[in-house]
Amino acid sequence: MSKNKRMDILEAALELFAERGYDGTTVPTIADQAQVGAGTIYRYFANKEVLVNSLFQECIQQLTNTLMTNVPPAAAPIRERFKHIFFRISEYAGARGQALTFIASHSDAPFLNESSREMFEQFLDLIRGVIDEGKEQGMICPLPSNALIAMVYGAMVQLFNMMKTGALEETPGLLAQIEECCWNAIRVH
Amino acid sequence: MSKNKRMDILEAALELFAERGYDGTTVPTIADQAQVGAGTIYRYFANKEVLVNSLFQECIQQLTNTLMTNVPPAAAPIRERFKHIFFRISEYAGARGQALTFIASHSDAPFLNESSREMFEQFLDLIRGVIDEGKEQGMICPLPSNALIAMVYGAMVQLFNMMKTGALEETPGLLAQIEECCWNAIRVH
Amino acid sequence: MSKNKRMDILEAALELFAERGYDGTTVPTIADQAQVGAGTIYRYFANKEVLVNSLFQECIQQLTNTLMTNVPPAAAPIRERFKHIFFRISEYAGARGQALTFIASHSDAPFLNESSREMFEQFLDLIRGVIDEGKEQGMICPLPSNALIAMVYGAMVQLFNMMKTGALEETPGLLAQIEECCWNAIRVH
Amino acid sequence: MSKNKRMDILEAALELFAERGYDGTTVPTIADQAQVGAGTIYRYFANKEVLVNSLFQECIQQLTNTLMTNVPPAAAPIRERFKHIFFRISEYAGARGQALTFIASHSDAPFLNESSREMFEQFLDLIRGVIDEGKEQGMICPLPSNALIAMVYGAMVQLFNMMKTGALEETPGLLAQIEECCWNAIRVH
DNA sequence: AATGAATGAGTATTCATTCAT
DNA sequence: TATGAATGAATACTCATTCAT
Repeated sequence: MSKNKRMDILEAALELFAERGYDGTTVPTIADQAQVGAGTIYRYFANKEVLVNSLFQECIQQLTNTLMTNVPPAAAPIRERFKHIFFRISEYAGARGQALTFIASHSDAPFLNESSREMFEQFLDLIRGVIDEGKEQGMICPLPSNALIAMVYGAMVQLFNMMKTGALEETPGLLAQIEECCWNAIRVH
Repeated sequence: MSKNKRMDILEAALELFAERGYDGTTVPTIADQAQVGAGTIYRYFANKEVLVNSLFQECIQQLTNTLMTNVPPAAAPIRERFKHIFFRISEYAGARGQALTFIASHSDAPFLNESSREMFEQFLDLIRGVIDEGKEQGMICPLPSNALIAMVYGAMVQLFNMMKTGALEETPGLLAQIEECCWNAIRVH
Repeated sequence: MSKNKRMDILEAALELFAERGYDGTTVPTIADQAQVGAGTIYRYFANKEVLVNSLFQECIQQLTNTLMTNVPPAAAPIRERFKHIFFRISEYAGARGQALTFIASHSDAPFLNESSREMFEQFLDLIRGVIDEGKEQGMICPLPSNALIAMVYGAMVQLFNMMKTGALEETPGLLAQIEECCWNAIRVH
Repeated sequence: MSKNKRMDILEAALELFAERGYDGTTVPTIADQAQVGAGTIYRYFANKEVLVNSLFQECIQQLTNTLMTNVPPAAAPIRERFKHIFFRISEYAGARGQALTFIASHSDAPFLNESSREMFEQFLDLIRGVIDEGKEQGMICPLPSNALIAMVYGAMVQLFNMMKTGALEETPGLLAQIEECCWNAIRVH
């Protein structure tokens, strides 16, 4: 028996939402997966929408926290700061099951509330910060930040997605090489 | 009044599936958007699942057709062949409303049938072909093809998504620069 | 097969609400009684609350219409005007199954909307009009109008309720005698 | 902290049942109002139905007891015996919150058991006794007893209901005048 | 061929009741 | 004895699909 049913529910929802999407997942299915009664879910979340938003925000929070751990000093080389972002996101993707897939496939969803959208933007801002600084230093291409973010974030999402599904095997050194690729995509040549 | 109701239905479904996803879209909503009766949809598609699969396959087919137009000769430089892929996909993304978003957000969906999955793989194979050739020629990084595809494809999906939502404005020359970036991501330095 | 499913649903709801009350009646039960599918109810009424309010307002409207038929001239003797009210309500109670019971048992319900409450007040105002006029003419006791209404209306509701349940048999002449009693209750002696 | 949780529960249930009805009241709501845990209710009452029946019977018992207090001798004038009934019921309505409203709105409910129905009939019999005696003495109209009871009881229920909701203000002397009206309704003229 | 009203299986949510603490 | 978290059956409501017109 689990100590914390709220966490069981969130964990079950994460897995199912990542696999079938919010609308493709029924509440009883979540309850089954979490090994709780259907009614129990409503003791912790007012309704299904509150549940996704809670989950989304919790995931973004964890990802943000991960990104804020062992942050290189602001004076550190952009290259190093970029590496930090890449490997921290990668670390989170590895640590928390399907969280990145869930975030990526739901971050535009119409049922996300203002708060969820804001937190997601704040997460992107962490990447934007490094990219903007890199542009100022002339290290990163002078393209719109959103374009640069899209490339790096889009690549990473697709990559970790493939690793989860098994389409891509994580071998030693692969991540470092991919990080190099992502950096090459946006750096000034 | 439209000549071809089947196309009206597919067009309506494309827009709605891209925005709200398959499970978040009701058949009557598609009918409304297509300006046909709900029952009419079932004259053209046996059920909702057949509809998505038809739409998915039609989109992939169009995208594939676009990719097969004005193909550079197999002997052409890899750089040129990569450009062709990038700009053809880009062309398709611009031409057909939300098609790329729809494809990207549904290509892992559990309701896609064998045929749909196969066609999607064949589409990826077109990219894989150039990448593998590039690797053989020593022009492209010797990483797993799926990793390279993920980066290029993931970046493009995210990019065109942002352009649709307005988060990124398409200015003259931007596309060419982004293409350069994508190439830089995977080329040997 | 019925021409008008909306009416079937209202009729079924009337009977069930009168017998078991709004909260004691399930929507599927109404559907069964009306011989329609459960979903059909929602084609005609947005939800259960809209259904009760529609029914309530329709009943009040019919009752009001009945009260407005063959109205004695304003100059007619109060006694005659009182009789008109009594016998019209009585007529309605006899004509429309459980309508009066339904109205009486739901007119204070928390789910009635503003419009329903207003219409009920307007119905009471029809009684109030005669009573106030009677008080001015010195024919009816100088008590608060609401007290006089309560007595007459309360007595009638209880009476017709008993007739529906069979606790009181309607014999020739009985109604006229009861009307006399009600009049005696409020007239000046 | 209360001495008697059972009474707290009954008191809470009385108020809520009177306001929203049995089916419109949830057990946890009763528990909240009574300031006890939801489970506690089941220590005192086997289930919700047993709870209403207990409450109903308790109320009827109290009302009956009130009616049996200071009863005029059987030989007393009918007028006096009628007054006793009216003022005792009135006294009870004033003393015990919403008891009369609760009784009136639930006395036909399908969930009342045989015993509850019997006790309610016994209560009505107390009124019937005076009315029948009055009819024999030629003081009260020779109408079916149920009709006479309906008028008097129906009027009183409506009256006290209005007083509770504030639609009718209780002023000195008003009750006596209303009693007179009720008597006038059924007496021989 | 086209429609949209009708259906009922399926989904989100509530609530009487239980039971571990 | 008292609690309130947990349950799952029951309820309101939705939606893919059918079919009479």
